[in-house]
Formats: sequence, C-alpha cells, structure tokens
Amino acid sequence: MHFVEQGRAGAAAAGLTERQGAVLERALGLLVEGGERALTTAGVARAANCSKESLYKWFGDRDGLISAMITYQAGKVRTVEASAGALTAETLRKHLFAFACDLIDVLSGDVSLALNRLAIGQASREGAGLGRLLQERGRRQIGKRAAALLEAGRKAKLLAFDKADEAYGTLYGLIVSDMHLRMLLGEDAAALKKEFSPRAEKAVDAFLTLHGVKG
Amino acid sequence: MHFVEQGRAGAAAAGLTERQGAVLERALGLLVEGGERALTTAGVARAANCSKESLYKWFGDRDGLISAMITYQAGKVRTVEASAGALTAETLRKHLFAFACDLIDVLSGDVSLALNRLAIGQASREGAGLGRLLQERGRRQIGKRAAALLEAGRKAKLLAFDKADEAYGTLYGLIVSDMHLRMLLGEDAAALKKEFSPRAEKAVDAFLTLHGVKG
DNA sequence: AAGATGCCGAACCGTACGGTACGGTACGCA
DNA sequence: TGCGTACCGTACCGTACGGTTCGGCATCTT
Repeated sequence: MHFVEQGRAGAAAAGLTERQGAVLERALGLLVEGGERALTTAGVARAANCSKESLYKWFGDRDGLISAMITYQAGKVRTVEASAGALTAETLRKHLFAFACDLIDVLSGDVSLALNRLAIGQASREGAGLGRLLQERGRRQIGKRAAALLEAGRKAKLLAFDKADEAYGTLYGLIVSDMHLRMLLGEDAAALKKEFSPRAEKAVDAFLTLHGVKG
Repeated sequence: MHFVEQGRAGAAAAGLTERQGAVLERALGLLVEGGERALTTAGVARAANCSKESLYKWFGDRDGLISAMITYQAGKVRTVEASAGALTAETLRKHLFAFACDLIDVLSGDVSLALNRLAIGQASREGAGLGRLLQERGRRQIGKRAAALLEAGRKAKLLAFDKADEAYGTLYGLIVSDMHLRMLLGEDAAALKKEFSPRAEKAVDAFLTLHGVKG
C-alpha cells in the first residue's frame, strides 16, 4: 500500500482542534451514508453531539463546513515517496502496477465517491469552487506521484514521451476508463472494482507498449 | 457529424404531447442554467407557462419529471449508421477519429453535463435508478456504434482484440481520460474541449498501435 | 345551449432546512 | 468565590420547496 490513512493527522495539518476533526469525521460519515440531503447542520450537530452554534462559530456556514470536510479528508491521504532505488524494466512495471491498484482503490473509496458527488452537485450552481478544491487537494497528490514515477522512468531510459502530463493522461485513461463515472452514477463500487482490478495489469502493459523503450 | 439532434422527435418516441415536449425542453433549460436547485416544480411551471397541476398529472411527481427529461433528451440523440463501405486502414482511422470527436462533443454538451450532474447527485440517496437510466439510454447508443465499428474493423482484419467491450473501454479511456470528470466538477467545458480535441488524433493513433494489425 | 374536459393561475398546507438567539452548564483563572 | 469562556440543547424565525386544492376560462362534444 502506498497511500496511508492517518488517524486525525488532517486536523492538526489544517489547524483544527481534535474536537473539530471528530465533528468533521461524523459529518463525512453522514455524507457517505445518506448523500448531500443527509448533510444538514442539525444532523451534523446531532450526530457529533455538538451544537449548531459551535458549527457556525467554527466553520462559518454550511459551505465552510463542506470545504473543511474536503481539506480534512484530503489531509488524511498521504502518498509515500517511491523508493529511489535503481529502476529496471521489471521494477518500473511493478511500480506502475502498484500505482494503478492504488488509484483504483482511492477512486472507489466511499468517502472519495461521496465528496466527488457533493462537489459535482455543487458545481452547477456556484462556480467550480469546491471542484477545484477537490481536484487540487486530492488528485494533485496522486498525480505528483505518477509524474515522479514517469519522470524516473524516462531518466532511466525505460520510458519515452514528450510531455509528462500527456503521458499521465494516457495512463490514467487506460486504467480508469469510465469506471469512475459509473461508480459516481451509483453502480456498485465493489463489483466494479472487482471487474477493473484485473484490467490494471493490462493497462500497464498497454502503457508500456505505447511509451516503453523497446529493450 | 454522426450524431443528429432532432427537434422534438423525442416527444413522439416517448408517447408525449408536443406541449409536454416543450415543457421538458424548458425544464432542461432551467437545469442547464441553474443546476438541480433551479429545477423546482414551481419554476418549471412558470418557465413553461403551464400549471403545477398539469405537471403532476403528466409526470406523476418530481422524479417522474426528471426521468421524463432524461428519456426525452436521450431520444434526441440518434447515431447514424456507419457507412458499410469496404473498410481500409485509412477509412477505419477516419471513422475512429470521427467517433472520438463526436464522443467529446456529446460528453461536453451542457445538457449532457447537467443531466449527469443531476443523476450523480441523486445516486447517493436513492439507488442507481437515474444513473442506470442515463447510462442505458445515453451511453448505450454511442457504445453500440463503437462496438459496430470495432467489429467491422476486426472482420476486415484491421483490428485485433479478444473482447470487443474491453477494446472499447481502452478506446474510451484513451479519448476521454479524466476530461469528463473535470467538466462535471465545473472546469470550463469549452476550454477543456479545446485542449482535448487535438488529443483525439493521438488517442486514435495509440489505439491503433495497441489493437491495429500491422500492415 | 349545456355539460364535460383540459388547463391555467393562485392560494394553500405541511415539512424541512439554514441560520440565530437564549438559557444552562462545566471548566479555567484570578 | 466570583467571573469569563466555551460549549451544549433547544427553541425559534424566515424561507423555500413538493404537492394539493380550487375557482375560472376556453374549447370541444352532443
């Protein structure tokens, strides 16, 4: 596993009290369980045994609460630096495969799905604020890891590509295809994950066919 | 262009009055403009110059209205049968490229985006009903066209693959990557489309590298 | 001419939500 | 002991929505 979920590390990172972190945790639970409709200020207060007054003091308003939930959750996912050992064709393939599996794991996580649904629902009425936040805090991390891996592969003369982000886009598409959207639309995430996991290997193969240096 | 938008053909296809089709049209307009929050029964009635009573008589309730909107919109997109002429490597590439462009066009359409956002928002609280409907009516059509094209390519010994739907998944991923999700999250659709359109050619090239029969 | 039908516009009802205000309580500090 | 602070629980307010009801009008049928 290359992504680690840390207990409440997200709280301190964002300058939040332990208590506030716990509240956000319950709020995330409510969101996962019942979607945006279940994320009412009264509901969060009841579930977290706190008062609405405190919610408004801490987070400003409902949107502030949601933003705090996103950054809090993003703070829990940390990417482990890839081992900087010498890269061979074999280890590169292994790293790519591990990346593919982790990517599928992250995307199919129920908290991730719930937050993406929330941000997408919000996107229509008020700009791309939450969407950008989610993109920035969530995908940026995992994208960085991929970029580092690809760049290392190129340095080791194992990969060839013009622009790293285009190559990453290709890799992402090969791995994910339309799985993410289907999960967001409500298809059973576990079943889809089971169906897509074996594809991870084929996706890596395809990517190496496209960008691997023949050797 | 291989996808045609027909005026109100969706109405007759779904057994709807001309008037009801017009109402759904206004409802779709409201949804595109202001997201789910703007899709209130009173708002639709006002925008369409009809009474709420008629809305409930015609569509049952709000969910029925939404379902009708989805099937109505799906009925407007028809895939044109690919010309059955002899397939050469050149024409196959052209067809694949046209498909890629059309796919990007469909996915970046504002009505499509709005309906997908709506279905995704709904997915969390009440099963995958709308999601399935959207998937069934919308993507099934375009998927069929792709499947036919791929199958024709295989018959002409220009493509090689085991399962057609897996190959389609690969093609889809190469074309779309994470563009759809980013648009759903609120990134400017026009800008993204502009960025991704040149990628369509590269995606087709990559797909042919993976599944094309060397000749 | 008279009833029936279909529809509009508006009023209405119950509910639920976001946000605020208030009384009460536990705890730290002088 | 007294005071401030932070918090809880609850009640409250305004608003907005889904859904129903009702009076009125126009068109069609017999």
